[in-house]
Amino acid sequence: MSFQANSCPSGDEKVQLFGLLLETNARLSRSLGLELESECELPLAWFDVLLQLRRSPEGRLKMNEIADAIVHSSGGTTRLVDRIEEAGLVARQSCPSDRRAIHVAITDAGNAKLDEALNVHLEYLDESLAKRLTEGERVTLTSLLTKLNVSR
Amino acid sequence: MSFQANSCPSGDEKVQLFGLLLETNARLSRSLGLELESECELPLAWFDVLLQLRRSPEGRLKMNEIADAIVHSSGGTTRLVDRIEEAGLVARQSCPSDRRAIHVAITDAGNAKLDEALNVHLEYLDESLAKRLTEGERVTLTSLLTKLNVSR
DNA sequence: CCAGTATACTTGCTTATGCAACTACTTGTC
DNA sequence: GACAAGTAGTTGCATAAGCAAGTATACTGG
Repeated sequence: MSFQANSCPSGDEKVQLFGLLLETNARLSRSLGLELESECELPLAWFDVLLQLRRSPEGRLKMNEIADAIVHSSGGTTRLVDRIEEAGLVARQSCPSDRRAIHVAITDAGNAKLDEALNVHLEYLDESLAKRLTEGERVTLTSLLTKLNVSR
Repeated sequence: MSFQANSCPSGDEKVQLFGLLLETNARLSRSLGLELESECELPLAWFDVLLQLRRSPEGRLKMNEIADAIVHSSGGTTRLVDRIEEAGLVARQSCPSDRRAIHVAITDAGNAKLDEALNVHLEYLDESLAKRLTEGERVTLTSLLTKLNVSR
Protein backbone atom coordinates (compact mmCIF):
# COMPACT_ATOMS: atom_id res chain seq x y z
CA MET A 1 0.00 0.00 0.00
CA SER A 2 1.22 3.49 -0.78
CA PHE A 3 -0.22 6.86 0.15
CA GLN A 4 -0.42 10.16 -1.64
CA ALA A 5 0.97 13.28 -0.06
CA ASN A 6 -2.49 14.69 0.50
CA SER A 7 -5.48 12.80 1.79
CA CYS A 8 -3.09 10.22 3.13
CA PRO A 9 -3.09 8.72 6.63
CA SER A 10 -0.64 11.32 7.84
CA GLY A 11 -3.63 13.63 7.80
CA ASP A 12 -5.80 11.12 9.60
CA GLU A 13 -7.59 12.60 12.57
CA LYS A 14 -6.14 10.02 14.97
CA VAL A 15 -2.61 10.48 13.67
CA GLN A 16 -2.98 14.21 14.20
CA LEU A 17 -4.28 13.70 17.70
CA PHE A 18 -1.43 11.45 18.64
CA GLY A 19 1.10 13.90 17.22
CA LEU A 20 -0.56 16.69 19.11
CA LEU A 21 -0.29 14.76 22.34
CA LEU A 22 3.43 14.20 21.82
CA GLU A 23 4.05 17.80 20.91
CA THR A 24 2.02 19.31 23.72
CA ASN A 25 3.71 17.10 26.23
CA ALA A 26 7.15 17.95 24.88
CA ARG A 27 6.53 21.71 24.96
CA LEU A 28 5.06 21.75 28.43
CA SER A 29 7.66 19.48 29.98
CA ARG A 30 10.44 21.38 28.38
CA SER A 31 9.29 24.72 29.69
CA LEU A 32 8.46 23.39 33.12
CA GLY A 33 11.76 21.54 33.24
CA LEU A 34 13.72 24.67 32.43
CA GLU A 35 11.83 26.64 35.02
CA LEU A 36 12.29 24.06 37.78
CA GLU A 37 15.93 23.69 36.88
CA SER A 38 16.69 27.38 36.86
CA GLU A 39 14.66 28.33 39.92
CA CYS A 40 15.15 25.28 42.16
CA GLU A 41 18.01 23.36 40.59
CA LEU A 42 15.66 20.39 40.50
CA PRO A 43 15.48 18.26 37.35
CA LEU A 44 11.94 17.49 36.26
CA ALA A 45 12.54 13.75 36.70
CA TRP A 46 13.56 14.30 40.34
CA PHE A 47 10.50 16.41 40.91
CA ASP A 48 8.37 13.65 39.47
CA VAL A 49 9.87 11.07 41.81
CA LEU A 50 9.48 13.27 44.88
CA LEU A 51 5.88 13.97 43.96
CA GLN A 52 5.10 10.28 43.60
CA LEU A 53 6.63 9.64 47.00
CA ARG A 54 4.64 12.36 48.68
CA ARG A 55 1.46 11.11 47.10
CA SER A 56 2.03 7.61 48.37
CA PRO A 57 0.27 6.78 51.63
CA GLU A 58 3.46 6.24 53.65
CA GLY A 59 5.81 8.57 51.86
CA ARG A 60 7.75 5.68 50.42
CA LEU A 61 7.59 3.37 47.45
CA LYS A 62 9.49 0.37 46.19
CA MET A 63 11.79 0.74 43.22
CA ASN A 64 9.46 -1.02 40.85
CA GLU A 65 6.51 1.08 41.96
CA ILE A 66 8.51 4.20 41.18
CA ALA A 67 9.61 2.81 37.85
CA ASP A 68 6.02 2.11 36.91
CA ALA A 69 4.70 5.45 38.12
CA ILE A 70 7.22 7.50 36.22
CA VAL A 71 7.34 5.13 33.23
CA HIS A 72 11.04 4.38 33.33
CA SER A 73 12.94 1.14 32.91
CA SER A 74 14.11 -0.50 36.11
CA GLY A 75 17.73 0.19 35.26
CA GLY A 76 17.01 3.82 34.57
CA THR A 77 15.14 4.09 37.84
CA THR A 78 18.02 2.60 39.80
CA ARG A 79 20.33 5.30 38.60
CA LEU A 80 17.82 8.09 38.86
CA VAL A 81 17.24 7.16 42.51
CA ASP A 82 21.03 6.91 42.97
CA ARG A 83 21.40 10.53 41.98
CA ILE A 84 18.48 11.78 44.05
CA GLU A 85 19.74 9.84 47.03
CA GLU A 86 23.22 11.23 46.61
CA ALA A 87 21.66 14.69 46.79
CA GLY A 88 20.05 13.65 50.07
CA LEU A 89 16.44 14.06 48.95
CA VAL A 90 15.45 10.41 49.32
CA ALA A 91 16.82 7.44 51.25
CA ARG A 92 16.85 3.75 50.46
CA GLN A 93 15.57 1.50 53.25
CA SER A 94 15.59 -2.25 53.32
CA CYS A 95 12.21 -3.91 53.28
CA PRO A 96 11.78 -6.39 56.13
CA SER A 97 9.11 -8.50 54.48
CA ASP A 98 10.98 -8.99 51.20
CA ARG A 99 14.72 -8.79 51.22
CA ARG A 100 14.90 -8.32 47.48
CA ALA A 101 12.89 -5.14 47.63
CA ILE A 102 14.02 -1.64 48.54
CA HIS A 103 11.88 1.09 50.00
CA VAL A 104 12.65 4.57 48.81
CA ALA A 105 11.54 7.24 51.29
CA ILE A 106 11.50 10.99 50.90
CA THR A 107 13.73 12.77 53.43
CA ASP A 108 13.12 16.05 55.25
CA ALA A 109 15.41 17.76 52.77
CA GLY A 110 13.42 16.13 49.99
CA ASN A 111 10.17 17.42 51.41
CA ALA A 112 11.58 20.90 51.70
CA LYS A 113 12.86 20.83 48.15
CA LEU A 114 9.55 19.53 46.90
CA ASP A 115 7.67 22.33 48.65
CA GLU A 116 9.93 24.84 46.99
CA ALA A 117 9.44 23.21 43.62
CA LEU A 118 5.69 23.00 44.04
CA ASN A 119 5.53 26.74 44.46
CA VAL A 120 7.28 27.20 41.15
CA HIS A 121 5.18 24.49 39.59
CA LEU A 122 1.90 26.00 40.76
CA GLU A 123 2.86 29.34 39.34
CA TYR A 124 3.77 27.69 36.10
CA LEU A 125 0.49 25.80 36.03
CA ASP A 126 -1.44 29.02 36.41
CA GLU A 127 0.28 30.31 33.31
CA SER A 128 0.12 27.19 31.23
CA LEU A 129 -3.07 25.50 32.33
CA ALA A 130 -5.35 27.86 34.16
CA LYS A 131 -4.99 30.71 31.70
CA ARG A 132 -5.68 28.49 28.73
CA LEU A 133 -8.38 26.15 29.99
CA THR A 134 -11.41 26.75 32.17
CA GLU A 135 -11.95 24.55 35.18
CA GLY A 136 -14.59 22.59 33.29
CA GLU A 137 -12.23 22.02 30.40
CA ARG A 138 -9.57 20.80 32.76
CA VAL A 139 -11.98 18.32 34.29
CA THR A 140 -12.87 17.07 30.83
CA LEU A 141 -9.23 16.79 29.83
CA THR A 142 -8.43 14.86 32.98
CA SER A 143 -11.18 12.40 32.30
CA LEU A 144 -10.16 11.90 28.66
CA LEU A 145 -6.50 11.40 29.51
CA THR A 146 -7.45 8.97 32.24
CA LYS A 147 -9.19 6.82 29.67
CA LEU A 148 -6.07 6.82 27.53
CA ASN A 149 -3.71 6.16 30.36
CA VAL A 150 -4.53 2.51 30.82
CA SER A 151 -1.36 0.49 31.12
CA ARG A 152 -0.94 -1.54 28.01
CA MET B 1 5.72 27.73 53.18
CA SER B 2 5.44 24.06 53.94
CA PHE B 3 2.79 21.54 52.99
CA GLN B 4 1.28 18.59 54.77
CA ALA B 5 1.24 15.18 53.18
CA ASN B 6 -2.49 15.35 52.62
CA SER B 7 -4.44 18.29 51.27
CA CYS B 8 -1.19 19.69 49.96
CA PRO B 9 -0.58 21.07 46.49
CA SER B 10 0.64 17.70 45.28
CA GLY B 11 -3.06 16.81 45.33
CA ASP B 12 -4.00 19.97 43.50
CA GLU B 13 -6.23 19.35 40.52
CA LYS B 14 -3.84 21.09 38.14
CA VAL B 15 -0.82 19.23 39.46
CA GLN B 16 -2.67 15.98 38.93
CA LEU B 17 -3.63 16.97 35.42
CA PHE B 18 -0.11 17.85 34.50
CA GLY B 19 1.19 14.58 35.93
CA LEU B 20 -1.45 12.69 34.03
CA LEU B 21 -0.40 14.35 30.80
CA LEU B 22 3.22 13.33 31.36
CA GLU B 23 2.29 9.80 32.26
CA THR B 24 -0.16 9.25 29.43
CA ASN B 25 2.31 10.56 26.93
CA ALA B 26 5.08 8.39 28.31
CA ARG B 27 2.99 5.23 28.21
CA LEU B 28 1.64 5.79 24.74
CA SER B 29 4.95 6.79 23.20
CA ARG B 30 6.70 3.92 24.82
CA SER B 31 4.29 1.33 23.50
CA LEU B 32 4.10 2.89 20.06
CA GLY B 33 7.86 3.21 19.97
CA LEU B 34 8.37 -0.45 20.78
CA GLU B 35 5.85 -1.45 18.15
CA LEU B 36 7.35 0.70 15.40
CA GLU B 37 10.80 -0.46 16.34
CA SER B 38 9.98 -4.13 16.33
CA GLU B 39 7.75 -4.16 13.26
CA CYS B 40 9.47 -1.60 11.05
CA GLU B 41 12.86 -1.00 12.64
CA LEU B 42 11.95 2.66 12.71
CA PRO B 43 12.62 4.67 15.87
CA LEU B 44 9.72 6.84 16.94
CA ALA B 45 11.80 10.00 16.52
CA TRP B 46 12.52 9.08 12.90
CA PHE B 47 8.86 8.42 12.29
CA ASP B 48 8.06 11.80 13.73
CA VAL B 49 10.51 13.55 11.40
CA LEU B 50 9.25 11.70 8.32
CA LEU B 51 5.68 12.53 9.23
CA GLN B 52 6.49 16.22 9.59
CA LEU B 53 8.16 16.18 6.20
CA ARG B 54 5.23 14.53 4.50
CA ARG B 55 2.83 16.96 6.06
CA SER B 56 4.80 19.93 4.81
CA PRO B 57 3.55 21.42 1.55
CA GLU B 58 6.69 20.59 -0.45
CA GLY B 59 7.87 17.50 1.33
CA ARG B 60 10.82 19.32 2.79
CA LEU B 61 11.60 21.50 5.77
CA LYS B 62 14.57 23.44 7.04
CA MET B 63 16.48 22.14 10.02
CA ASN B 64 15.08 24.72 12.37
CA GLU B 65 11.54 24.02 11.25
CA ILE B 66 12.06 20.36 12.04
CA ALA B 67 13.62 21.17 15.39
CA ASP B 68 10.63 23.29 16.31
CA ALA B 69 8.07 20.79 15.08
CA ILE B 70 9.51 17.89 16.99
CA VAL B 71 10.59 20.01 19.97
CA HIS B 72 14.26 19.14 19.92
CA SER B 73 17.32 21.32 20.35
CA SER B 74 19.08 22.32 17.15
CA GLY B 75 22.10 20.21 18.01
CA GLY B 76 19.93 17.21 18.68
CA THR B 77 18.14 17.73 15.40
CA THR B 78 21.37 17.89 13.45
CA ARG B 79 22.38 14.49 14.69
CA LEU B 80 18.95 12.98 14.38
CA VAL B 81 18.81 14.06 10.74
CA ASP B 82 22.37 12.73 10.30
CA ARG B 83 21.22 9.28 11.27
CA ILE B 84 18.06 9.35 9.18
CA GLU B 85 20.01 10.61 6.21
CA GLU B 86 22.60 7.90 6.65
CA ALA B 87 19.78 5.39 6.45
CA GLY B 88 18.75 7.01 3.17
CA LEU B 89 15.30 8.11 4.27
CA VAL B 90 15.89 11.85 3.90
CA ALA B 91 18.38 14.00 2.00
CA ARG B 92 19.91 17.37 2.80
CA GLN B 93 19.70 19.93 0.01
CA SER B 94 21.26 23.34 -0.04
CA CYS B 95 18.88 26.25 -0.02
CA PRO B 96 19.55 28.70 -2.86
CA SER B 97 17.98 31.70 -1.19
CA ASP B 98 19.86 31.35 2.08
CA ARG B 99 23.15 29.60 2.10
CA ARG B 100 23.09 29.11 5.84
CA ALA B 101 19.93 27.08 5.64
CA ILE B 102 19.53 23.42 4.72
CA HIS B 103 16.48 21.82 3.23
CA VAL B 104 15.73 18.32 4.42
CA ALA B 105 13.64 16.36 1.94
CA ILE B 106 12.06 12.97 2.29
CA THR B 107 13.37 10.42 -0.22
CA ASP B 108 11.48 7.68 -2.03
CA ALA B 109 12.84 5.18 0.46
CA GLY B 110 11.68 7.48 3.23
CA ASN B 111 8.20 7.65 1.79
CA ALA B 112 8.06 3.88 1.49
CA LYS B 113 9.23 3.42 5.05
CA LEU B 114 6.75 5.97 6.29
CA ASP B 115 3.90 4.19 4.52
CA GLU B 116 4.92 0.98 6.18
CA ALA B 117 5.12 2.65 9.57
CA LEU B 118 1.79 4.38 9.11
CA ASN B 119 0.10 1.04 8.69
CA VAL B 120 1.51 -0.11 11.99
CA HIS B 121 0.70 3.23 13.55
CA LEU B 122 -2.90 3.20 12.36
CA GLU B 123 -3.40 -0.25 13.77
CA TYR B 124 -1.91 0.88 17.04
CA LEU B 125 -4.13 3.95 17.09
CA ASP B 126 -7.21 1.80 16.68
CA GLU B 127 -6.18 -0.08 19.79
CA SER B 128 -5.07 2.82 21.90
CA LEU B 129 -7.28 5.68 20.77
CA ALA B 130 -10.32 4.46 18.91
CA LYS B 131 -11.15 1.72 21.38
CA ARG B 132 -10.91 4.02 24.35
CA LEU B 133 -12.42 7.27 23.08
CA THR B 134 -15.40 7.94 20.87
CA GLU B 135 -15.00 10.18 17.87
CA GLY B 136 -16.60 13.05 19.75
CA GLU B 137 -14.22 12.60 22.65
CA ARG B 138 -11.28 12.62 20.29
CA VAL B 139 -12.45 15.87 18.77
CA THR B 140 -12.77 17.38 22.22
CA LEU B 141 -9.35 16.14 23.25
CA THR B 142 -7.80 17.57 20.11
CA SER B 143 -9.31 20.95 20.78
CA LEU B 144 -8.19 20.99 24.41
CA LEU B 145 -4.65 19.94 23.59
CA THR B 146 -4.50 22.55 20.86
CA LYS B 147 -5.22 25.22 23.41
CA LEU B 148 -2.39 23.95 25.58
CA ASN B 149 0.06 23.60 22.77
CA VAL B 150 0.83 27.25 22.32
CA SER B 151 4.55 27.77 21.92
CA ARG B 152 5.98 29.43 24.97
C1' DC C 1 30.20 49.45 2.03
C1' DC C 2 31.78 48.29 6.47
C1' DA C 3 31.09 46.95 11.35
C1' DG C 4 28.30 44.84 14.40
C1' DT C 5 24.64 41.84 15.35
C1' DA C 6 21.59 38.14 14.41
C1' DT C 7 20.56 33.63 12.34
C1' DA C 8 21.31 28.59 10.66
C1' DC C 9 23.57 24.87 11.45
C1' DT C 10 27.36 21.82 13.41
C1' DT C 11 30.58 19.89 16.85
C1' DG C 12 32.72 18.65 21.60
C1' DC C 13 31.42 17.26 25.68
C1' DT C 14 28.43 15.62 29.41
C1' DT C 15 24.53 13.29 31.09
C1' DA C 16 20.36 10.44 31.19
C1' DT C 17 18.24 6.43 29.61
C1' DG C 18 17.22 1.77 27.74
C1' DC C 19 18.42 -3.12 27.14
C1' DA C 20 20.35 -7.28 28.46
C1' DA C 21 23.00 -9.87 31.58
C1' DC C 22 23.73 -10.68 36.36
C1' DT C 23 22.93 -11.47 41.56
C1' DA C 24 20.01 -12.17 45.31
C1' DC C 25 15.92 -13.54 47.11
C1' DT C 26 11.11 -15.62 47.05
C1' DT C 27 7.43 -18.72 45.64
C1' DG C 28 5.45 -22.87 43.90
C1' DT C 29 5.78 -27.92 43.05
C1' DC C 30 6.85 -32.35 43.75
C1' DG D 1 12.92 -29.37 51.86
C1' DA D 2 15.03 -28.96 47.38
C1' DC D 3 14.80 -27.54 42.71
C1' DA D 4 12.68 -24.72 39.18
C1' DA D 5 10.77 -20.67 37.96
C1' DG D 6 9.66 -16.06 38.87
C1' DT D 7 10.61 -11.35 40.82
C1' DA D 8 13.50 -7.11 42.69
C1' DG D 9 17.10 -4.59 41.93
C1' DT D 10 21.87 -3.37 40.00
C1' DT D 11 25.51 -3.03 36.53
C1' DG D 12 28.03 -2.82 31.72
C1' DC D 13 27.47 -1.03 27.61
C1' DA D 14 25.60 1.60 23.83
C1' DT D 15 22.90 5.46 22.28
C1' DA D 16 20.34 9.72 22.12
C1' DA D 17 19.79 14.29 23.61
C1' DG D 18 21.01 18.93 25.56
C1' DC D 19 24.10 22.88 26.20
C1' DA D 20 27.54 25.92 24.88
C1' DA D 21 31.04 27.21 21.78
C1' DG D 22 32.32 27.52 16.96
C1' DT D 23 31.68 28.59 11.81
C1' DA D 24 29.47 30.50 8.02
C1' DT D 25 26.13 33.40 6.12
C1' DA D 26 22.65 37.19 6.19
C1' DC D 27 20.86 41.56 7.74
C1' DT D 28 21.04 46.55 9.54
C1' DG D 29 22.58 51.17 10.64
C1' DG D 30 25.75 54.58 9.95
